[in-house]
Amino acid sequence: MISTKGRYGLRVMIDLAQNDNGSYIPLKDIAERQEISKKYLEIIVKQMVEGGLIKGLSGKGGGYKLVKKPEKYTVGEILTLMEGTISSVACLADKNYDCLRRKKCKTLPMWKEFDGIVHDYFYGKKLSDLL
Amino acid sequence: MISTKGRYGLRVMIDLAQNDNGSYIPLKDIAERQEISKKYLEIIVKQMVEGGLIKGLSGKGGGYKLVKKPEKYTVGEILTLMEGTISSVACLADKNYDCLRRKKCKTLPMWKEFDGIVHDYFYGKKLSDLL
DNA sequence: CTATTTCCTACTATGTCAATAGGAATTTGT
DNA sequence: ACAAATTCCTATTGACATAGTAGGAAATAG
Repeated sequence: MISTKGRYGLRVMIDLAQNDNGSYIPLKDIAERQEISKKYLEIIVKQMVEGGLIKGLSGKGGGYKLVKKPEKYTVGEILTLMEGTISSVACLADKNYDCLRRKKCKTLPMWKEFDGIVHDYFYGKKLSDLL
Repeated sequence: MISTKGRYGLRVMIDLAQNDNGSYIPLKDIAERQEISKKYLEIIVKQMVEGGLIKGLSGKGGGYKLVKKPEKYTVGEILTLMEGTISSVACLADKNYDCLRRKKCKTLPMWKEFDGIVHDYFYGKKLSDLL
């Protein structure tokens, strides 16, 4: 299940794309348009700045802006950053997860196939497709 | 993310299908084969009995068995019972969820499309496909 | 009547989610 | 230099979910 971080994060990205005028967009404006608490959004955008998805500028006239064009972002990269993983099972989410039943597991191939479908869907979808 | 309830529940179903000999299979045997705590499995199979997926019989010679043939079960119905929902976002998981931004939401169509893909995948997959 | 097995209620530790709170640091315009 | 606007940072909180464990009552077969 995609949490509010992923869902709100995506909406922030859409908002930044839609209101892009070259300068920085204050979080206050985004929060009002999106009807999401600015305080909570601070956590979300911070994570997006750290992940290199957007950049922020402090001070008057500051705010946030995209670092590349909307068609260069995939929904997959945004969700992966916000959620940590988009894998559907713990066995696949973490590469260090070593399950002793890995070889004989009857369900693993299905989870792998499903994860592939999910990955293809979200990494095939561009931010620009959502505007 | 599919929890242990969904993953273990599916493995119990597979175990029941693989070891079906017409009589009831004790949970103790399933727990040993699957290397899952019997105590924890009790919670899981109880939910499956209540959901009508399997039936249980108390007492000596008791245990659990499938109520229909493996090819008649879909992975989707098993996961939905164990997880409550297989929807990927809260907005779609609960029919009573009324989001005021529903009409103008730029992301909802994507979540709907994705949910459709997930639904089709899991409801198209049969328990017998995992044996 | 004993052994086996499900069925039932309760409890618990840990972690995640979804925020809120308060203020420090930064930057621009005057 | 100073005020206003804004990001950046740390800490805290309440509610809920996850992943179990514990102990025993009820049912059933031989």
